[in-house]
Amino acid sequence: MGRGKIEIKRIENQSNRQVTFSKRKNGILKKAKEISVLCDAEVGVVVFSSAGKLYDFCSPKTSLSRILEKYQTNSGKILWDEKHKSLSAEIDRIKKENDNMQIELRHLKGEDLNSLQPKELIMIEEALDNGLTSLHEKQAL
Amino acid sequence: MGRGKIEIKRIENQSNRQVTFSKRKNGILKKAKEISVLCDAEVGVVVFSSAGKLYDFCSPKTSLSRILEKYQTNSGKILWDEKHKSLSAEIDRIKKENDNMQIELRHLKGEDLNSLQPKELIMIEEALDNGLTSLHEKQAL
DNA sequence: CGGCCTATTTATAAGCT
DNA sequence: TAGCTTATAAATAGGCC
Repeated sequence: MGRGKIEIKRIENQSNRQVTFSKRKNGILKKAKEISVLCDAEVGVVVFSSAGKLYDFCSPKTSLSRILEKYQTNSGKILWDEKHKSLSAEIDRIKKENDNMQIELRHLKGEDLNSLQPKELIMIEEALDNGLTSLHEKQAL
Repeated sequence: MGRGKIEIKRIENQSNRQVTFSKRKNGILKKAKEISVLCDAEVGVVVFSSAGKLYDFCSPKTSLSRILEKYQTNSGKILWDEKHKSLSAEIDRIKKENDNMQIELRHLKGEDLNSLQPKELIMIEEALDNGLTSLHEKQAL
């Protein structure tokens, strides 16, 4: 769309590349705005120049955040950042800890003992005896 | 860019709107690809049709995830705030559950009994007795 | 840089199948 | 509904300031 036709491959001349980026970046943001208005579509665009400068567009009445949330639900792809991963990992870790305690509690309450080995039963018995002993000492005071 | 000029406002005819969406969506994705190649730019585009169908583009050699990470760093805007909050809330909830179980376990093991009321001590004693009873029944089999 | 200009290339609106 | 066509509107390459 210009004085000459260009091939779609990296523009080697740094200056031309910058100029073309600037023009086309504006073009894309404009197109994004147009389709969102014309077609009632939700659009999110994020562009970084090769120099690392950021430009973005998001359709009115929503937010990039909401669009991306929808993207994840819809595509099944996960966009989480590192923080999310670490939070998710922590949840997994705590839940596991939780499960283990749950099991230990049940055992101490005499539940779910069927799958245990005699040795394990003895350890539980000792724990219960110790508990009772400590308790009685406390009650004696 | 067509047989007639159109105003940039919502296309009321549902059928025309769908057709225009389809054409322009392709146009934007093409433009996004072109600028990423021509100008060595990182581009991410997410589009939802008004019917909720998803289309997206991401420049080669990166990922939406990485682009968004960069977006957050660069813009200072937090995209995942809501998600973070809900994950953090879940962690808090589980941790509290965790703490309660921790305390119950300690009590059953005869620890940290100082602050308890006689009534509570009796409940623990009953729990321990019940546990032992169940255990002995199991061991007797 | 960021605009302006304008010859050309592209995108696309409307129509047709 | 999805393509294909074509007249026309828009985008933009290359210049210039």
